[in-house]
Amino acid sequence: MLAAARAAFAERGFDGASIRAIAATADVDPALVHHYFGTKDKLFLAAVAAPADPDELLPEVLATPADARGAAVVRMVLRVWDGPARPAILALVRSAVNHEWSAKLLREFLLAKIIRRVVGSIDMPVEERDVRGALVASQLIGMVMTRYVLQLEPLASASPDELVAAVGPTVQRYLTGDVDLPG
Amino acid sequence: MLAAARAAFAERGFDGASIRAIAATADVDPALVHHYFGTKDKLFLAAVAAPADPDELLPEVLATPADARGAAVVRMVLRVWDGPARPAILALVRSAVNHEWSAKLLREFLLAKIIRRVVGSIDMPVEERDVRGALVASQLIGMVMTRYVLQLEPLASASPDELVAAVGPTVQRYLTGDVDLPG
DNA sequence: GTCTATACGTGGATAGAC
DNA sequence: GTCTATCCACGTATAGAC
Repeated sequence: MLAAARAAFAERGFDGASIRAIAATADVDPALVHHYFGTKDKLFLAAVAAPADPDELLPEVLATPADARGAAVVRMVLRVWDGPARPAILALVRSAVNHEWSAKLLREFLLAKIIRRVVGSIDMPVEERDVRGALVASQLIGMVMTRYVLQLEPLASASPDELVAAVGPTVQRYLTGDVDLPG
Repeated sequence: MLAAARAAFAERGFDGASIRAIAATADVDPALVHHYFGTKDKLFLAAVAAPADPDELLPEVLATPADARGAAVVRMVLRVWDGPARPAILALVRSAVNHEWSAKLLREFLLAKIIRRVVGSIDMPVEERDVRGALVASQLIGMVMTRYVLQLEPLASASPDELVAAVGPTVQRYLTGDVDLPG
């Protein structure tokens, strides 16, 4: 049932997905959804919050040498997106674009769970952490949007290895390279 | 009146923006909107299609030397987004995330009007054009999403010059640099 | 041309029977 | 716990008076 919700939110966005349709795909009564989750917001949160924990993949990334961290991060992102968690994250991204509260959710998730920990694992001046982290995020978000949301070819059909080879160096530069930093 | 529509679409997305609200902000009758534009889709197209012509800024970019093209592209993008066209593009982006037909619109706009012409102005093997173009798009889209949609700090508050300095080199590498290319 | 009134559908949410 | 029935708000779109 959460699976149906995730799929619907991922496919049609928060507004487009109706509780009725979700209930129909899950072969249950619409009233049941309310009974279990209360409001639509809560259902959404339950649907996206579950698989949003990257704690299993991050250690692997942090175990790579610092000068290969860029490629490792890109590979992790692709692995998550090409795995079973895609509907949940896609749903989160889709609604983050149209709802501020959801954008805040994604923002803080990115910051606390990903960016801080990736850049935090690398030795650099404190004042550079946030900027480098945001730059990394910009390239990763762009890659994800282009490949999975906008589906712009040939990026959409490229293999993970090819993508890692192409955008890994960019992330690496943002992490440890020579960057003209704001501020 | 188109201005009100643009603002509403940009702020609340295609679904969230109601013709009633648009008409209210524009101080006209909702029925008038239908009378002029017919359906909501047509109104949307009219609102976003107008300022979507970058023909004025592109020549300036193409006039820069090839090894400074990356920075020039980034600067152009920022200039457009920080200018009066922002609501229109923001509206297009917002709805492109949730509606396939709108995504297609944005995709083809990017391809035909921007990417093809920027990479087309640089001497490179034909089979590299699409890939390099898509990579450029991925970084630009990411920058825009991070800064204007997600509003992740400190990128959201950085000055254009700072951004050009930081992400310009990335775009430059995608355009003319040494990249491990898919395919 | 401009506005009033309204049809028509949809979707979230609730009450209450079983 | 599960489902039927229904309420209510909102949004698109149209018909028709002025």
